Amino acid sequence: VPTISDVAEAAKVSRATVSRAFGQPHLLNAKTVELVRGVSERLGYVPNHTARALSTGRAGNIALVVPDITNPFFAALMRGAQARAREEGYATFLGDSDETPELEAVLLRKLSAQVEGFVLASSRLSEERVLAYAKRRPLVLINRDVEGLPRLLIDTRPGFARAVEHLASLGHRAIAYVAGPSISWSNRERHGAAARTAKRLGLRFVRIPTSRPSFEAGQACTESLLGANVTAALAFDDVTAQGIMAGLADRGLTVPGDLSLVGCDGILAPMIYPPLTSIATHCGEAGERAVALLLGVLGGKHKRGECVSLSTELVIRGTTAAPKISGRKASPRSASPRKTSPRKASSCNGVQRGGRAKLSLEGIPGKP
Amino acid sequence: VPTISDVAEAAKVSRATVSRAFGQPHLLNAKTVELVRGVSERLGYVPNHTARALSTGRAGNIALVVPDITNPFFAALMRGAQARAREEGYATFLGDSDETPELEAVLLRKLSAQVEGFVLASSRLSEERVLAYAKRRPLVLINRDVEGLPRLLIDTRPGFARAVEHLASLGHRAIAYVAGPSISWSNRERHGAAARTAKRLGLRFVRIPTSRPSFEAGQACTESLLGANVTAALAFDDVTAQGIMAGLADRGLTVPGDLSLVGCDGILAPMIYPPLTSIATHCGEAGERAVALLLGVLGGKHKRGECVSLSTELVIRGTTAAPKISGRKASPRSASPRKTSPRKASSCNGVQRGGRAKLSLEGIPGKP
DNA sequence: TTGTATGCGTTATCAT
DNA sequence: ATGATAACGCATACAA
Repeated sequence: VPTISDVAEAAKVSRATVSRAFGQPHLLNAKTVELVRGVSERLGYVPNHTARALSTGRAGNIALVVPDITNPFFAALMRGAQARAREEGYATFLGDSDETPELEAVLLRKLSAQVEGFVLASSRLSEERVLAYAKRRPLVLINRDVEGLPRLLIDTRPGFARAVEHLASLGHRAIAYVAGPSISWSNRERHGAAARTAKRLGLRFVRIPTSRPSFEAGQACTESLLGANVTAALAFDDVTAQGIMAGLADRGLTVPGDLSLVGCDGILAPMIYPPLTSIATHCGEAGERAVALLLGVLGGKHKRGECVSLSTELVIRGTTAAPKISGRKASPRSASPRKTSPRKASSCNGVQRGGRAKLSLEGIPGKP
Repeated sequence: VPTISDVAEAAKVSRATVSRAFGQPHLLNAKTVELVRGVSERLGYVPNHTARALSTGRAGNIALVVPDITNPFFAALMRGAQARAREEGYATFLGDSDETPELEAVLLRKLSAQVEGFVLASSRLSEERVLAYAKRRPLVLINRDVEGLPRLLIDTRPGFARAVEHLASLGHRAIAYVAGPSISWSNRERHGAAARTAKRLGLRFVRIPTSRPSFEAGQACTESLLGANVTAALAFDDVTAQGIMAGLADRGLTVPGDLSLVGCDGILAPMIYPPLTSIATHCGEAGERAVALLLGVLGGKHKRGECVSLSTELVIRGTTAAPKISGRKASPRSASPRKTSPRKASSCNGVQRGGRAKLSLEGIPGKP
């Protein structure tokens, strides 16, 4: 592996010149820069990140910690974050806390030595621990609202409010909220918005707990959901909603025939069947902007407790309809989503209509 | 931030002693270790990871590079890999190459200085470039067969062979393979196995190209797939298959009524509707074992070109049935998957039957 | 068992 | 515009 000295020798310049050719080219003669770059290319020289970090005190690394890599929401978020970090010349450590605060703390400690800052997505840590770690390294939170810390919040409250209104307008009188982790800020926000809107509209409101936001947990909670005697449910996220759909299918039940369902995230929603009515969250952008925020505080450009908020919209697809038994007061359009064009969505007042709601179903085994 | 020198001075020992108190305590007097540890604790000293890495050449880091973070296959793989690395005391860099060789090369170069080794999942690099990078740092390949390099291969050939046989036994006479990236080793394997088996069984065989393994690409290729005049298709992976299902749905077509469909990966398959007949790949285990392999070569325990192979099984779910028009020669069981228990699967000859194939469908909008 | 001296690959501070 | 040289914080061969 060639070092700066190898390049210096081959180019017949000093190591300082080589260093400057990469770090401060403007301080050098253009021809010299070109020469050094050429020799470096030929030798396959790449500045040693570790040595630079030791010398400058800046590691050039950030860490991204998420509760569950396999959740499509976090996957999309990671994609945006990693891409943005790379563009800015930073490398990204990945940490999967598996929804446990202890593991999250371990990752924070182990990584803090070689990282300039953290992006904590949906941290499961207590507020005091978050604050403690924030003292040691700059730290940006996603979907966690701690006063005084830089944070990026995806405001799902209007989305959930629109969703409850949507269900009410379809004629539903009793709805359930299938909850996420009780420690989760997002969960509190969504729960609160749904409960308040339901109360305002005079709907009966039930909360169904789950072990964690996952397909399996969603599937497992189907029993208690069915026992709640509701005609519609809002799930904490798309993955949970997908699990619920599977749980209903296992029992020969139908969506939205036997139960209307709304998810949250919007990444999974248009891909599954029936296409899931969901709250779209711009998760990729969230990852990007969180990293931008972190690099901002590292560069001293941002003030201490900056807070960025991202909006959400309800996207109506194929899993919400009028309840089975009660009188239908639904608007005609909700009875024939097949007429919407497949890949487009028209926006209006934070509500969109999504496509892909008309998969024909004859010939599926198990179906007469 | 206290350094090793501060501790040495405060404890009235040499810096080497402080260093050994943390690195090789067994070389020191027990009382000395205790003294140094105590002083370090009091001063809040923590060994500097960066400096140690520069001095020893061992960073305690590995890098994981994948073509697409948002693909559930890679997400599951990353989860296993990251978890295993953490257990062994290694931190994990994440790199998303976005399916492009250039970006992959950039990541390899930038990371090589602060990483002890790489795990390259489904590398899109040319063989010569892979070999070039392997000279600089230890490197383990996943689903890429380069002689002489340690690699973990998921052997999907038997799975695809069983899948073609399964389709043939249902009465299909013409099948398509919806391809992945032509650079992909997995794609060549799957294409080859499917083509050979089809030829052996006297089936007409068509290859449908796609831009990349994604939902959108699968959806986009539906037109050409329908033009191929086949009754069944095998997709490169589950994500592509899911896209095809959406593309068919957009045109009012049915799975498996109008087209039987088989995916590959098995992670998405049981979650979607209809449950996808797919080839199960143990992707989490693949990530774990690839990291284990890498740490093995780092520790000098493994020989140079070790090759681990993971087997696959066909899991029959709800997207394969007898073709619409041609005579049904299907075995009775394939007509009634509803009788299988939801979450279990019985294995036999590399073929399993998966559950969740009986979602009732009345009441879905767009369906009479 | 402990101390001394040197090197790891860069960047930064002086010089020139 | 470029070069010489001293840190950066630690590990280790060698000496004691």
